[in-house]
Amino acid sequence: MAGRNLVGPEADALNLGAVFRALADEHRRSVMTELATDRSDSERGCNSFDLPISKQTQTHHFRVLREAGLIDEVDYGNRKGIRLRRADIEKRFPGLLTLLGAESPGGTAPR
Amino acid sequence: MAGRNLVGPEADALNLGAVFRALADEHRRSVMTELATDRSDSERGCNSFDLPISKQTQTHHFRVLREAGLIDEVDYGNRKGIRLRRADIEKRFPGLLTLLGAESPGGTAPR
DNA sequence: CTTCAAGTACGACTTGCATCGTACCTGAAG
DNA sequence: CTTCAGGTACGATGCAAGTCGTACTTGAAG
Repeated sequence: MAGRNLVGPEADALNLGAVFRALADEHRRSVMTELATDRSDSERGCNSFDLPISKQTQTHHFRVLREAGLIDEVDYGNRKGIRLRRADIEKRFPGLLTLLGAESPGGTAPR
Repeated sequence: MAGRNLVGPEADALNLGAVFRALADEHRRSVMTELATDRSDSERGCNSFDLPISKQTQTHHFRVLREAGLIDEVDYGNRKGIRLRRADIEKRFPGLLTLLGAESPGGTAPR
């Protein structure tokens, strides 16, 4: 399982309640919307999301997203990588990422 | 607008954040799952869901679902009807009800 | 009318959660 | 080594939300 440094639940163990609770927060949903609309699914830095909250709170939010099984976090010690678990989410909850992408400012269209 | 006694938001005004917040609660999600899997979309009574909570709390939960735009509540004075807003939800968030239905004990298959 | 069940309104309580302050850890650059 | 920025751990705080108790309203049945 390469690239799964900090682990979340397996694909089959994804829980809809935890997913909805994770997506209920505006900041976490904005992160997920951004990830969902980026088709490249490249690893991103934590501070590439421009969240208007302290870094401790950001750590908290990314942890919630990871524990819900929505993202992977790769720990580099003094830097962290974020990657969307697109395949697992699509497999377990098909259409969910489309719903999130439709809420982006640009709409459903890929940029 | 027949059958919309207690009003919620219009179809176009449905908010994904409010919907996720509504579905984050176990009891509300169980109600929505039950409604999503019932293809007849008939009006149901409030106490037909067997929720293990007091009636005051049930009133609260149904209000949250209505204000999120997920159900209609019809007030008969000493009785209340619940109806899923399937068309509006499908129009605004296509696939959401399928996700909920897939979480039911019976799976995706229509009974 | 009275009685009764269903539902609501209001308030209180309690839990959960988002937020941040302080302190500490990590790796890179000097 | 020291310095510094990114990130985490722990605790405290404040607010939102789930829950229920009491009292009230509604409509039907007697």
